[in-house]
Amino acid sequence: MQHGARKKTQTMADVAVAAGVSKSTVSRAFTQPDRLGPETVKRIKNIARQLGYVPNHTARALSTGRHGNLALIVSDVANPFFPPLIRAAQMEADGSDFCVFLGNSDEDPRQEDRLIDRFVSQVEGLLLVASRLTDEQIVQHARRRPLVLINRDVPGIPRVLIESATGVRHAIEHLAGLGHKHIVYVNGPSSSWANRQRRNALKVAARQHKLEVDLVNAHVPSYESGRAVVPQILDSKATAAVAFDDLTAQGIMTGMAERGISIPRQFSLVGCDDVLGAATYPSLTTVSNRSDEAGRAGVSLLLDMLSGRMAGDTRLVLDTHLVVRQTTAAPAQEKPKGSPSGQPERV
Amino acid sequence: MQHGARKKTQTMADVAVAAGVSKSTVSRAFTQPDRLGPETVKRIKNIARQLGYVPNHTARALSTGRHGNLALIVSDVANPFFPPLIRAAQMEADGSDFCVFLGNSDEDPRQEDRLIDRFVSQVEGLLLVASRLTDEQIVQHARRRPLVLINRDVPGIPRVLIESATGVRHAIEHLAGLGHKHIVYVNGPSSSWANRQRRNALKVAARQHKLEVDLVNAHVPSYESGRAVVPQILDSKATAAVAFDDLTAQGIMTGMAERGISIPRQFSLVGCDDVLGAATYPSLTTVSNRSDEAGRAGVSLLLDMLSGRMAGDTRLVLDTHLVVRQTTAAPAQEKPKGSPSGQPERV
DNA sequence: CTGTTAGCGCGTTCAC
DNA sequence: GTGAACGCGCTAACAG
Repeated sequence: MQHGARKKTQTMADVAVAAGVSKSTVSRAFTQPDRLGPETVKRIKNIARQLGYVPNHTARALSTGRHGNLALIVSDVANPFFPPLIRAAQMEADGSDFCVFLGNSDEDPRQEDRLIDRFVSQVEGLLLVASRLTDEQIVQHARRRPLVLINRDVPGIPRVLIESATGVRHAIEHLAGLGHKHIVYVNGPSSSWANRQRRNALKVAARQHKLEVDLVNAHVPSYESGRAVVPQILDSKATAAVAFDDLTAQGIMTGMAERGISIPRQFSLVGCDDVLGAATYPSLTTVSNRSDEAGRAGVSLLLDMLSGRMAGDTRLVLDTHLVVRQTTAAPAQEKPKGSPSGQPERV
Repeated sequence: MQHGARKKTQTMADVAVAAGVSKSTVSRAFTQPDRLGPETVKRIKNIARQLGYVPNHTARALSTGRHGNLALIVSDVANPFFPPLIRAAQMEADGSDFCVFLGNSDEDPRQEDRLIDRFVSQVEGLLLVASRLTDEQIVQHARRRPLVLINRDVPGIPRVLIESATGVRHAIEHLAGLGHKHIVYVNGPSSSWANRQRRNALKVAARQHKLEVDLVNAHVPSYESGRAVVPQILDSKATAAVAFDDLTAQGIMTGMAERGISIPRQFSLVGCDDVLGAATYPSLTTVSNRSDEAGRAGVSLLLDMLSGRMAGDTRLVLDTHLVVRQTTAAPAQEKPKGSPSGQPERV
């Protein structure tokens, strides 16, 4: 047989004639088998399989309004924070026979909006992770389709929040306990709920422990941003830094190493999200993350909404803790900057 | 306003009456603006936007047979090999206004098959990455829909292959050049095309360089598998190992460290796929990977097929190279096991 | 240039 | 229990 020869798609009508019944009967055989002769159902299903008939998802959706699809939109698929979340969401949806569209907003609100428009007419619900849209935009979209947020806190919209505040607080206590007096927080994206949350928690905790706090902006959470921001960190008198996420922290480690500054001997560093495991050297002290649970819970919430089992203002909070590894220590006696001491420092 | 009050979805008909034209005209305003009065188009589009009208993707698909969707199925979303590929594929599709379904087969052929059945009636094309299906199954699916393979070589099916063989060959030369005589290859999944390719390339190159090769099986490419397989590696007399992928290699590094074996002083290690960057310590020597390019190319190929611009037996090969970092060195003089020798060797 | 008509494949009233 | 007719929202022939 010639390649490229595509098999004609079988329809309900084909099955109907082959079985000597009407289309309605075939339809019922698949959707309401109990309202049909058990013998008929078996016969029809058999013939259908023989013919290689697969129900047309699209036609069914048009007719019923149920697509059995949902959309998952994240800001950056390649950011290691997301894959576990995506995976969990995907598999949770799968368990209920839902298909999931994946969208990558690339940190751009307009792109995110475009994607939603493209998806909205073929999904039953939307799952937005770390959305960069405004509250108003989100509310608008939520009026069109059931909508669940992950790591974004908009009153009235069902949401799953990873409470990194807890972990950040512990990080501050940890640093204060080691003797640090002055730290810097490296901001992530300004429109990020997670970033605001972390920064605020950090400020509050720092005040309690009488730590001085400087702020520095990385904007985009990435290795490169972290590396680029090192000079600003060093300009402050801080002896430790908490970074928006692990990627940024990893970049900072590299930047520090390039300047011959040893972590944690001369400078302490804490990341966030625990996406790197113990892969860095020294292994990174960081705040735990439960993104897979968040993904699973988000989808579960959405499915509940779709089946009407849900109402009101759900707000699911997953808390976190500090994972102490090897990038934090007591501050050096000397200033971190100009110390060309003769000790062999690892890069 | 009560929450949960969903806004009624606007249809073409609504726009039509509001604009005082027929549905067809509205339709054309969106699909063939040039066949309409430029004034009319503008007016209609305005009204549409005002009403919050969004074309119904599903209805359009049913009518035209064009869904504007494609399915991307991978074996494990959370494996760091895939996210860049997924991201690139997603954005490439996005550029042509295609939506992409993401499927996670979880390394299970039956699950992969189920996913395809679920997707097939609502996509125009399928993109299978590292498929675990049999050749026959793949050919069957390809008869129903345009289908592109990534890292799977089935004659007659368009495919994009990351030729890690090149890089593996260089790895062997590199190890041989350092003086290694006996190495082990740590297998990945047995149904993986990439694994067979790497193992074969390794064997051939090893023979040329007169290296002895032992095989060890990790089956699942993961950190844990790598760690678990360390005892077997040490049972051989090998002085170096090439692992199926970086994850496995990272696990091996941990396992070695736990046994007090220093890499690369007492044992050399090469990974594959370069997904960890320089994040490990010591930073991992590995074979480069171009998964993002593969993703982009795969989608591009698929889109070409859909627009009829393509025929025949496309086979796109992306080659790779060795990235030498710090986990390879000359073999120790003594046996790798019990040697507290004092030599400070850095690469 | 624009309106009319007829489906796309399926679920769902209604009758029988 | 089962069949016939209508409509989901849109595009693709045809007119005009």
